[in-house]
Amino acid sequence: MAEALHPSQMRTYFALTEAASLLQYAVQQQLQAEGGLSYVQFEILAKLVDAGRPLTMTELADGVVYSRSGLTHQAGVLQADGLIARAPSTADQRATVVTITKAGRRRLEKVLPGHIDVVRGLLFETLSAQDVRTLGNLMTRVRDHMREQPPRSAAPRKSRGSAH
Amino acid sequence: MAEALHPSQMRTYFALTEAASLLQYAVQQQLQAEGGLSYVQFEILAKLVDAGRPLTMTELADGVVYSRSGLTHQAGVLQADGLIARAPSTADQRATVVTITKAGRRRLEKVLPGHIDVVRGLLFETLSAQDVRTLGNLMTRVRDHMREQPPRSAAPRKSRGSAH
DNA sequence: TATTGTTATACTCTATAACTATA
DNA sequence: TATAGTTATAGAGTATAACAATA
Repeated sequence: MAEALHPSQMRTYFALTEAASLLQYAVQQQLQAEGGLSYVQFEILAKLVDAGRPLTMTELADGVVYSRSGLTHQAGVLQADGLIARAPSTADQRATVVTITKAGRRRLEKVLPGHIDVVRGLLFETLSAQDVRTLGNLMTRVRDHMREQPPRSAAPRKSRGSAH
Repeated sequence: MAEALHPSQMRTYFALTEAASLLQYAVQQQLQAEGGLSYVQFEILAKLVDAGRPLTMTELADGVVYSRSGLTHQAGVLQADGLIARAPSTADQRATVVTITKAGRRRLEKVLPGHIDVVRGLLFETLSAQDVRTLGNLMTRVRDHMREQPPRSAAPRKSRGSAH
């Protein structure tokens, strides 16, 4: 089990990893500087606008965050800032329905141009239209495969804190 | 300034972003579960082994972390765990020289096979050898371009905390 | 019983600023 | 004066577990 990666795999892995890290960092800096938003907060607002309708906490959590309490926390921050509103659902009394406010839309609009500038300047500047399609095809395939994978969280019962 | 992205660019951006996020999360889980290491800690150990010689804190910080104090903190954790050792440099009295210990090497070796399994299973499973080369070429180009970019931290003098 | 969501809590990571010491 | 590194500190993000309410 677990032979070493092929050199071309290593090269690809490192390039992908570093590029993604640089891009993520730049995007986070831009969102914070121009809108006081963390990336997760930006994702929440974007998801609400994209959906075009209010979403429940569970719907929002999907793909954005790995724990429900994490989302509750972020929703609390966004609500305190007046960017979203939460109300009990009428359909299911257990559920909370999240709506984006006008201020939330404005904040998203304020931040979006800079966001696009960063992505274009870092990611797309050196890619031809054909490159973009090729990369899109490859990464879509990879992403779809990743989504299917079981989270492998059948982790060997190992130490929790600092293993030694 | 800042027109919308082309649909194929959006598709590529989202696929890349989500795939990188899923991969990063899976890798972090694996490193934590099997070795009690954060990704940054893993990078530090890997960098020391890769260099094949002791490195100064400044050398270590490059590319791994965005603030020196952050590295000091992580080095403290690794040292407390016995995975690295720090000693004053003889060449430059200001500098600290970091060495990986035997325990550090063992920890890295313990974690590496699982790391490779995750990367292979998630990233390379669906890619042909040709796909890997193509993706590597594209991402290497993108990464090199990103490295050259000024960090754009000439951020518009905006609010710091929660902008409103 | 299972699900939705919140709370309390604790831990990790990161960054800024002030500081020490060497160059 | 500039650089290497640490310290103190504070803030943000995230997760687990316990809980309340509803299905």
